[in-house]
Amino acid sequence: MVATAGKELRGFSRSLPMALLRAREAVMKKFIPSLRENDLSSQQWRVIRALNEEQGLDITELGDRCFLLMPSLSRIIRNLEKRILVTRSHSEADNRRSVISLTLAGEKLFKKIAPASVERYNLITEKFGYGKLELLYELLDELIEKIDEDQAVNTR
Amino acid sequence: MVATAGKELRGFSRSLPMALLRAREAVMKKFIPSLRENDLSSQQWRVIRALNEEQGLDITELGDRCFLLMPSLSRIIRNLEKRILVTRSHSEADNRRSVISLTLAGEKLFKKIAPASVERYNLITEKFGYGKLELLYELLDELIEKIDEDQAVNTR
DNA sequence: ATTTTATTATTAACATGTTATGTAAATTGA
DNA sequence: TCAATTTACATAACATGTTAATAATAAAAT
Repeated sequence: MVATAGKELRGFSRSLPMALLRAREAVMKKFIPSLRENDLSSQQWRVIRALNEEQGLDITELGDRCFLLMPSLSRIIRNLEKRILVTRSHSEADNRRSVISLTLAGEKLFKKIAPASVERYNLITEKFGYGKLELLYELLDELIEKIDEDQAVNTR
Repeated sequence: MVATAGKELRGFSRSLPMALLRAREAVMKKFIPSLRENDLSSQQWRVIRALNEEQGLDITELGDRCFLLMPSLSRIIRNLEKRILVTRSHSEADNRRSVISLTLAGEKLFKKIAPASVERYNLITEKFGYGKLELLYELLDELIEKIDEDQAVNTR
């Protein structure tokens, strides 16, 4: 039987936002335990990963890359700073900017956790299938693209 | 060029959890404004939708259907109760259970908001394509299924 | 019948999501 | 130059996410 597309709200536990939320939660369930063992939230881990890819990012850039809003990021960095996993310095060129970097302890923690994350990701890829996973990425990207271009039209 | 599957962590702003998060946020951006106009969070709206589909659910069942944890749900219901959008009564058969229903005001609010949600969902379906959307649902379901069956194995 | 265990729900405590507001520094424009 | 605007960041306030602890009731076990 075909879903009730275009007529009424989908049986709501199968709505698009819910389907995306469930999928995300299912995936995260695989990654979170190894983070919790190291007292990291998934958001804190995102920040550490971003800084591992490139040191010395300002908070706005970090927010873009980690998909975090600035108020959250502000608190997260304060927390990581307290635990001496990151350091904050001030931009010479622009005194508004904070520049964030991993400390040695932060880099060490990244290296400790990363292998387990890679392993779990590979396990998902294997179970689900590489081709399907790539297809899923493409569909998600296209969905975002289509919605955002629509957004642009409605925002004029 | 092919992604770095099976070697290291994906360029992390393109990781699977991030892709799912971004997609969900993109979708929600279309629905949230009409909810905010009526002072509802997306979670509160989920509860109202679930109760519109079936009245008199207990909190555990509501949590399953809305994909909310009980502590969140506890607060959400307290809030909606205060605004007289839902009512709580007690199960005769089991004194531990609260039974939640929409009030008339709650039903009225649902009827007020639902059309706009349907419209926005149809717009997304149209933009993205019905076939692709169905394919996306299937992939997400299958992803969850594969991950959860793996979870079962690891939990033994 | 009484102890034990499981279930339902709440509360506490802390991190994050989200909107609004504030502040300082940079940029733009007249 | 200097007033107006924009940008980068922080804080406030409240809702939610998440784990742990607690209380009350129900069900199971002995």
